Amino acid sequence: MVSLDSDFQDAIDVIQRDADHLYHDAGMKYYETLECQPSLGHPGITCHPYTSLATSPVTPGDWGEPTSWPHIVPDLSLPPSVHSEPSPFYPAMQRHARKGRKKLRLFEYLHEALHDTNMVDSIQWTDRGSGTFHFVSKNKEKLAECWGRRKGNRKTMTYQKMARALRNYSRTGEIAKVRRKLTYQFNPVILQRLSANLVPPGHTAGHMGREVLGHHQHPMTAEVGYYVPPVSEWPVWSGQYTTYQGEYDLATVLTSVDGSKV
DNA sequence: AGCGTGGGGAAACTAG
DNA sequence: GCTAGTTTCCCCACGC
Repeated sequence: MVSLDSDFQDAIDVIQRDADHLYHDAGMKYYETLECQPSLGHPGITCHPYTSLATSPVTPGDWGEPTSWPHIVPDLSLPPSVHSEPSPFYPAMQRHARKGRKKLRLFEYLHEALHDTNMVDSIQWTDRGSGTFHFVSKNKEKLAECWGRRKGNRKTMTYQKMARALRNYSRTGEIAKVRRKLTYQFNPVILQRLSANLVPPGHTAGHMGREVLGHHQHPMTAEVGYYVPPVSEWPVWSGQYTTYQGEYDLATVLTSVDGSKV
């Protein structure tokens, strides 16, 4: 992350105040959902909360093959968190989860996985700044299986099924499909929210702020505490992809939010 | 043609 | 019982 500290402090204060107001009753259920069940795990599959976040921004245009991106591998200098401790990650989400939306959302899990070095062979940032990420073809099923186990699904989750769920996000605008193999993109506001909630111990939160939680409050999303703009209103995103016009299916995105064709 | 991937309809399932 | 959010199944399209 870039140095956003002072700007972010206000934002996180607002976020946390809001979260405290909405979800004052204590509970750890959400955090429990973030934990993977190692007993269920295949030996080769790890899925535990990541422990620290490296600051390795990837410049737009640095899109390479979905093979190896060592420069964006999160720092794993700290050991996995002890499960008896409250999660240092998604603190606001924990509070958020205490009331109402308790279930772990797929996009939240994906964001978490993007910061988990153990999952770097399955899912990686393509352009972290714009929230673009891709699945690694070779190991995408591993991530899907991990997701399925975390959700406690009866059957094994596959990439196909997980991708189906991701396509549903195109309708809600939370994640858009990028016209590039196995590549998707977070809605910038969702990304900000997730990033703001991913606060490593001792760090301050990111740019998510009043302008997001306050000014843009939208009736449709008021209940969840944040505003999810339609994909057509993704300013950072659209700007950063000007050099990728051939890559991105803008028409698809623009028609995905409310179902109306552009 | 085969395969991998993407897209979507529709019904089922689960938790809140 | 209702709803949101998937999950599951299925079929089809497309590009390599």
